[in-house]
Amino acid sequence: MVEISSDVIRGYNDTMILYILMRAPSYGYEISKQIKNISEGKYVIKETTLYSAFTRMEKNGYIESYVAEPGADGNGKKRTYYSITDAGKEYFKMKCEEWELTKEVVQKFIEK
Amino acid sequence: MVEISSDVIRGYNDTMILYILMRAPSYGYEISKQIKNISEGKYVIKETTLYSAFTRMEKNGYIESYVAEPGADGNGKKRTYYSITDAGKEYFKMKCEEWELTKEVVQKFIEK
DNA sequence: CAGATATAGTACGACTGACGTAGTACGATT
DNA sequence: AATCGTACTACGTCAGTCGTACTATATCTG
Repeated sequence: MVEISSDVIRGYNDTMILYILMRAPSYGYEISKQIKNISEGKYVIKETTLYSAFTRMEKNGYIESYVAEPGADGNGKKRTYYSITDAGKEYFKMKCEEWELTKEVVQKFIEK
Repeated sequence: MVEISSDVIRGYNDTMILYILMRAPSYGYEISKQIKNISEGKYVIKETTLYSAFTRMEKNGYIESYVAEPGADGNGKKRTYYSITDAGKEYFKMKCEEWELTKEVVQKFIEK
């Protein structure tokens, strides 16, 4: 069974997170479940990877956070929600273009 | 102009090098030119990245090296040639499968 | 009602691959 | 004679990922 290694996925974690935040603001635990679902169980992001990505992207201005107190919207635990900024949307768009280019290039070095 | 970042290409450099060595033994400078050519100028591997990949992959048993003295085959300078081992061929095959999986997964998080 | 499981994180350090910078040395070209 | 191309090597830095561990509340199950 082939698995996706961290060196290979490196550089796409941010893109996956932003893809989800393009749809709606969300929080860590939820995002990790969505990544698993969207990838049909083929990729599960590590907790530490996810939360360090939040820190990094917030620092870079790609996302913003706010804390939702328990019970505020029917949930039981305090959560930190993240939403994508305009700069984040730009960055996401750029990452998508970069992916198309990378795909094209790498494909030339692959044998089936 | 979009460029391929090092975080995105990380994990594919080895694959590209092995792809070339699957065809014939070669050496650093030649391989770097081939990568540029095959990718149609869209990707140029850094020297240090290339040579550190050689060290790593030789240590892992994926490639073997031998030194060709100057003049031995019509060339002017001493070169270190690398050839792919059986383990390297296995590794390359595995990397190709991993790529197909990665492509499938990442594509789900991309918007055009 | 107690214990397990799910939820929702934080902290810290280690590792690895990529890269910047620099330097060596020889051959070919202008 | 000087510059450019060839063919590397050495060394240190950086960023992103991951292993391990820990906290703490909520919800489910027997």
